[in-house]
Amino acid sequence: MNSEPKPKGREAVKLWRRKKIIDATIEIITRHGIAGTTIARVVELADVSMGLVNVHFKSKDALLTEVLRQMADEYKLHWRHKLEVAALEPASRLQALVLADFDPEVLNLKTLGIWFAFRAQVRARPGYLDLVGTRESEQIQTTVELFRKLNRETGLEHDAVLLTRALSAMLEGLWTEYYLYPGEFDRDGALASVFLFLNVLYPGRFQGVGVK
Amino acid sequence: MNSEPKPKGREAVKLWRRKKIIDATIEIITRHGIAGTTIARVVELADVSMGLVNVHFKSKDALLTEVLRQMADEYKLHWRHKLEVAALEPASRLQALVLADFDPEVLNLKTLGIWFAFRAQVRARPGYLDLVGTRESEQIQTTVELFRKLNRETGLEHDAVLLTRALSAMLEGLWTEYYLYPGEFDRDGALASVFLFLNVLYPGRFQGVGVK
Amino acid sequence: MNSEPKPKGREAVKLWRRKKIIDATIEIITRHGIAGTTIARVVELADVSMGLVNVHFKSKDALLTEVLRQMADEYKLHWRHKLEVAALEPASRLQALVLADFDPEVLNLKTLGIWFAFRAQVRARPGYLDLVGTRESEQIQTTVELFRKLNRETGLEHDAVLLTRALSAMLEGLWTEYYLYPGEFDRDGALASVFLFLNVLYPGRFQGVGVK
Amino acid sequence: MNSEPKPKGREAVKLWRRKKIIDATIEIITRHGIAGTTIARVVELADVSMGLVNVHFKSKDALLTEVLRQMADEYKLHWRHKLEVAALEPASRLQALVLADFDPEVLNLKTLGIWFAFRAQVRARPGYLDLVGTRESEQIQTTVELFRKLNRETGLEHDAVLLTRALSAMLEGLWTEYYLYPGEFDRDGALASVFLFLNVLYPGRFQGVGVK
DNA sequence: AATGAATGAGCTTTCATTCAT
DNA sequence: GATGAATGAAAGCTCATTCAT
Repeated sequence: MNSEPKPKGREAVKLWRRKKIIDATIEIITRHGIAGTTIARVVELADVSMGLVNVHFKSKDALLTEVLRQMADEYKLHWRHKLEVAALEPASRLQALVLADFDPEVLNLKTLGIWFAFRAQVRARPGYLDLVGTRESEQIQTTVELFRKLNRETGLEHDAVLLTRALSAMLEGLWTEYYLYPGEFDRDGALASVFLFLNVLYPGRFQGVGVK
Repeated sequence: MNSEPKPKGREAVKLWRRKKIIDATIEIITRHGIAGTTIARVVELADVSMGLVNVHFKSKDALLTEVLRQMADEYKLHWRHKLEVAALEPASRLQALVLADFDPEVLNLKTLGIWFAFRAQVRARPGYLDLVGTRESEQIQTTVELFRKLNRETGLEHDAVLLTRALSAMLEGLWTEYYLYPGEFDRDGALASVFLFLNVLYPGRFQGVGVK
Repeated sequence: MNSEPKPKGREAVKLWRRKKIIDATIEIITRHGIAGTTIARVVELADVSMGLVNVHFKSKDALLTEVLRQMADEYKLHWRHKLEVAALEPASRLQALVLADFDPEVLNLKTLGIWFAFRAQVRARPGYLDLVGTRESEQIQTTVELFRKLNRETGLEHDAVLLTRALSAMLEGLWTEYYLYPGEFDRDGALASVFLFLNVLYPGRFQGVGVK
Repeated sequence: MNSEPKPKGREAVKLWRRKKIIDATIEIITRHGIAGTTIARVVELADVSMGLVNVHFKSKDALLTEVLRQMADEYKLHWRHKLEVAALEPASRLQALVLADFDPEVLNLKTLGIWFAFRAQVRARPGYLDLVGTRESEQIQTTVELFRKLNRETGLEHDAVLLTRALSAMLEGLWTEYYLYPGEFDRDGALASVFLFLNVLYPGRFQGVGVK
């Protein structure tokens, strides 16, 4: 655990400990799954006392939900940021969206471990659904718009909704591949698959990107 | 639980009860996830005694593995069968493979519930990996071959391995979509997405299939 | 398990199976202790069905008691026989009694395993006491008489009751030694210890016996 | 259960409860044997919650081993102390060793109950052997030395090793007698037996000790 | 007479949560 | 605010016993 040094000030220490608990929880879920995530393991890794979890979070459940919410927020901020700094042409923006999903900040064992762990709980706890959904609707909407713009630019008439669905599914599927076989996963090859698809759809628009 | 009537004969009753336990386990995993799957819940649903699980299966763990193995076997048999009864042209065979993954026998809440539940355990129990992998290698190999044949037939030179990866990911992603939003999932639209992709790659070869 | 061949005749087979259960029980108690003696283990070793134990013996408890009773009977018959075939002089008879306790028919892992296993249950089940006592009163009485005769013969005036107690205790203690360290136990040395004691008491009467 | 009053102070209460569990375990083993020793019985007698056993001791097994180890330690400390405060002549020291084994602190129902209970497990759990052996080697060695000194003093040439073995066995056997018949056991008579033996070996050296 | 599938009470152990310090 | 000893419900598992075959 790479923990930051203990800060000074009462409130600061409190927040610092809270963060330690959340980070430890993420690590433990990644290693042992949700079923294997016990308060005892979390507090040992976070190096805090047993009772502190129930001081900061009302219950174990609340802690888990908090962890998930944080993950979801980070993901959202991440792709939005990547979009902000991207160029204005639709192809560049779409490319940015795709690349965002393969950025190590997102595509790493911890993030995906949490993601898949909570997804497995969706049927039992429908409340999680909003947080673990396949790409939130804002992102979907953005993608549809980009395909529409691409159509307009190129004069092609692909069904933007269907394309969005296909692209989202592909990204989702490649995440799954990474989650299951993190050791063998080949990021460039995965990107090549995606851009092969986009290149065939809009010839020339994604040339040279993601080519192995 | 829609249970078959109690059969006659000692051995038959034994097998019938064994099956009741497996079916109940599947149902409980689907409803409550693996973490929420307790022997107590299983035996109540199966309407057998607590001890029977350990009579038929050595342990709870063995029961879960058995359930998963059975699921994996059924999936394999299913797509092989669909391939056997398909026509000989590569496009038809590929189409059969895709359709197989959307057949209600595979794409249903129980099957996918089990699938995703066990996947979430992969990091904690690596032994599961072989049974929950994204499409087994035999299926992958078959798909690569079909793309190669399509290339030969059409004179196109798409990278068969990349295409296979893209297709597999898309199917995987659409399963995820179904798993998360079973109520809203639109099977025809999903198929349309896939065949839009294939049609763009091999124009005319998948015409009229999966079109909404 | 060295089992005799299956005999013919309904009643004979019944008794044969009954014996197989008892022999298996002895073996299992020796190996696993009473706590580790389960019906499942017994029937597996005896190669009979689960239910048969409760057919032949009312309960597991009754089986254990039966095993112990049999052991106690065999022990009694054994020393009585050794006494019968011994010469008439008191020293020879006493010597016979001592040697009887070191005869492999008595001093072996199975017999002592059972003995000590049941003794450990005495507080919990006082009923066992009569069967596992340190040397039954008949044997004690016989020994006291022999010491008295030896006194009369030799003109010595040792307290026969105290001597009997001392001798019994020594034999008991040597059994304990054998039970705890069967591999290292040295039968001749043990006998030498006992006869050293007797020789000092009655000089010349046990000369050359048990000398290492 | 004669329990000491609840002390004050967090750590003190913790130790007090820990001790209550150990004491209760000893009592339960004495009453019901190891097979009949359940956590439920122990915690009821100790008047603590079920989970506390696994808080203080990792498992039931660890608790039992702890109890046994403690018993063994106390025994060792006891005879060493008795030897320390004894006079220097070999006869006095030997006498002290014998008397130590009949001291109520050692020769009582609880201590012997534990002793015999664990011995019955030796075949099934060889690890216990070191803790339940018949007199540890240090004690054996001490005894051999004392007999040698007695030989030197008296000019006699008894085999010191054989004598040690005989004496140890006798003490062991008398313990067995006490364990089986605690109500009828006559401590003075038992001592008289032992010293009769020693007196015959070394006339005059143990005069007047243990005489009824 | 003999079987062995099935039962269910009772076992040890785990672990989220509480609360006196 | 933070601690961690203690709780006790609930878990998986064992196994003597029953009884339809």
